[in-house]
Amino acid sequence: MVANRNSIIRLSRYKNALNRLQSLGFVKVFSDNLADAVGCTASQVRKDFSLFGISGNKKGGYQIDNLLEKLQYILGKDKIQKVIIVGAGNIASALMKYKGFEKEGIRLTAAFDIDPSKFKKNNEIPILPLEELKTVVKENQIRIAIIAVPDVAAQQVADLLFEAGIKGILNFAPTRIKSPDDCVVNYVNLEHELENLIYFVNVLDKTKVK
Amino acid sequence: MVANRNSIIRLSRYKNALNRLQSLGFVKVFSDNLADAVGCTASQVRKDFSLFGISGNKKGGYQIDNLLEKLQYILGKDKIQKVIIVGAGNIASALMKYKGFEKEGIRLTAAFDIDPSKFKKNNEIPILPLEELKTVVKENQIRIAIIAVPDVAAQQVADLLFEAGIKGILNFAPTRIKSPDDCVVNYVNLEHELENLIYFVNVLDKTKVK
DNA sequence: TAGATTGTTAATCGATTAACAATC
DNA sequence: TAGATTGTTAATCGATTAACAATC
Repeated sequence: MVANRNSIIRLSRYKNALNRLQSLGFVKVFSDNLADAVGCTASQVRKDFSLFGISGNKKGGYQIDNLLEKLQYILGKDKIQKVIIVGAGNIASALMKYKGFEKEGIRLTAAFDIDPSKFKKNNEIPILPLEELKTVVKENQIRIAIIAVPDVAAQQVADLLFEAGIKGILNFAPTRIKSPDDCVVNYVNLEHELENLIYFVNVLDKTKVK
Repeated sequence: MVANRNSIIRLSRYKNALNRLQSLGFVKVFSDNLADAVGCTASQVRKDFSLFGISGNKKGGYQIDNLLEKLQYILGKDKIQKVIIVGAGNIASALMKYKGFEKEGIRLTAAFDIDPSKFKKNNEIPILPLEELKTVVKENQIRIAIIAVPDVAAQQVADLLFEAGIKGILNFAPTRIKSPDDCVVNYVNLEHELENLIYFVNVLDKTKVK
């Protein structure tokens, strides 16, 4: 087996849980505790760790500080990760106001738009014309971007991003994006998440009478 | 096999693709076209449909209007789905401004907060005191809620929601929520999505030299 | 009819879980 | 030592894909 989306998402969850445990003063942790914390099995936890060559003590579990360090390294916390946003709408504005990214080493560097009325060159996170995207990406060697533009513009924006050297995209637009082989696209579709919820709530509702 | 998260998410994607095709004037579609549109195999498409008893014509593919109707019904589009938000912060404000939900039959009915300075009883989507949550949920028979409160408050809010009769939660807080058996919780964690992207971009980067 | 597409079954693939030897 | 926990292998489970008979 090789690392896949789910296993990496679990690593992020372990990391979060470990941060919490650490701030509560805990020093070591067992696979069982972590499983509880993130909602999987202890087997899963040990399997995930073994996949990344992370080992604990046969009886003493895992040292939290040591484990955290390794997870953080795997997840790229050894350096500041710069990210740009394309589309300065509602989502972008929520993301830019959110204070939590910075303490996880994720820095929103700039946002871009085509609408001049949105430009704010002097903001802490500046909102710049789309024309400047390529320069900013290259100068800062940015590899990650968030697409938060309307549906119809998404592919076009993505192509621009790939051309500028972006390798990973988090796409909020409800459009599948065609991407080069050496690039990754992850999707966030809140409408689909809600539809999913609606479906399962309906099903559970009907199952009730059994 | 029985419907699982992935198959339902795919139904949402088929629906989106069909809407697009319909607005372009297409009348029928083959499993192959849909597979292309959403990025899966034609087998997958036919399998998904057969799971829900949706059938096409042995040679003529699927009638778009007919197919859309069935998918929409499965996804709860036969009635307006009312949703509330708890926590009137950045995410809530982005969601409330977003115009796309309404045309998919998803109505954000109200938001709730504990901070009186946030209350806006006369907004189109009112922001109300948390104390009123239970009443609003019961009066409107709302079953779906979005949690957009800080980490530490999430479980507490969730318990309140379950007590009020909420059956499905979309949770933006980075906390696993303990829920009754007859309730569903879906998670959106943008930080984890970005960490995921960072990991795979790094891996692809290292693989390049092969 | 010939060709193309569905619907479904069987095969494959991959991820999760169980089990247990190693060992602290 | 005895008991508990890891690390890993094998078994299971479930989802995806391939294949193909049915048929329009």
